[in-house]
Amino acid sequence: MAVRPAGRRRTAILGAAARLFAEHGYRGVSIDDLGRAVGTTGPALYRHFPGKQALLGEVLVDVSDRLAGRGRELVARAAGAEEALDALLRGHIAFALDEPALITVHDRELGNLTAADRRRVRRLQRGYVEQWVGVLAELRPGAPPAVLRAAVHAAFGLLNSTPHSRGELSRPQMAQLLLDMGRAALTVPAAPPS
Amino acid sequence: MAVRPAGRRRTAILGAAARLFAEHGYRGVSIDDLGRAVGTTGPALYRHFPGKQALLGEVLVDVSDRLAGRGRELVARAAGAEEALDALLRGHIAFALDEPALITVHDRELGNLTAADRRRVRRLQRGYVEQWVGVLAELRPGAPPAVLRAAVHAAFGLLNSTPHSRGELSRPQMAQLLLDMGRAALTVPAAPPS
DNA sequence: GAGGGGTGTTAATGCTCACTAACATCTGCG
DNA sequence: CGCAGATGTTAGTGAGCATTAACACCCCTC
Repeated sequence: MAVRPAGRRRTAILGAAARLFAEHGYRGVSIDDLGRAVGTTGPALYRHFPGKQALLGEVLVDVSDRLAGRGRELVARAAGAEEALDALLRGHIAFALDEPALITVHDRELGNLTAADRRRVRRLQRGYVEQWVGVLAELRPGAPPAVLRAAVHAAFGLLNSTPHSRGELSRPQMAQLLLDMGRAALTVPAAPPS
Repeated sequence: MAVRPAGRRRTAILGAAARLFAEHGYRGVSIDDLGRAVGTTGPALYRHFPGKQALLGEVLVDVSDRLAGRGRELVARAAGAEEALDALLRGHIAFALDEPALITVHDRELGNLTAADRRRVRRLQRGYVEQWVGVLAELRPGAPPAVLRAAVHAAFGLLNSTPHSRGELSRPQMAQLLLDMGRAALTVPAAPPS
């Protein structure tokens, strides 16, 4: 095949894995499927990865790492809490729209990881959530942290729903809609009595 | 076993299937797992259902049917659009909190259905979404239907995130939080220029 | 031009799993 | 009683699949 740049095949495999895992689920994708998707046979994968589970692990650790890193960066760069929340929302929305497969795998396949990988991913996710919670705590000083954490998780559910409901909207329309909805949901005033 | 009421075992199997499919995914649950969960061996299931896929089909059609039916009923009973939206939100939230397994399976396992079952479930889901869209159209007369549909799907993502992020909140706290966030997200005014 | 690392192929191997067969048990009914 | 239907059980059976073995090729370097 004579592909020069080291790791081209590797990254192709990771991309195919993310796409196929998102579409059919980890257990619904075979090694042969993965090989076929990158133009080889199944067992060729073992030249690049120790096994199927390691593949999933790499995908999940990578996306968690990117999200957490980006989150930290955006918050650090922002002038105030309001601006930081906006940046987090825009960043997450862009990610969800650009990489729907990664977002899907990220919140469905945690259970198929090695215990060690699961720990790593969980730690990264927790860090990312805490970025959001920290920003929200400034905007809603009265709210208890447990409420803010739950609110952030719910907002992720909203933002991550994109891959399952693309619909007829253009990308900018969808981005704007999610931004408005996410901001409204997260900055809703403290619960009035029902 | 001498269980009197016809269908006790049947409903027990369906309950176990929903729970196990939610936890491990359709493909991560074996017939033996299902049998064990209801106190029999695996093959005993075939006395009650033609196969594993039929089991999933029954679970998904049933939950879709209940949601759609409940939605129609709530909207019909409500006095106005505002009240109808509130009823839909409360109904959906109660369902998500009472039956997290059903909600989880409902939006993850569509791909493992028979083509016929998938059609039925899709039709029911569409009907449910249209209830929401109809109500929203009254509250936001200017908005195009495609936007409202996308907004409803996004709101479902928010409400259905419950099972994955129960956290430390009590049930009433979580219900109130989701109600506030959902209402805020759905009634946000038309997008201002960013 | 010989050797070696990197990458690929086809053919096992051994396990899991959905589903079926053959046989048991119980319960109610004539 | 005696039988029938409903419901279980244990042993196949055959397919799919992750992983490994054994072997081939290419390219780079000495």
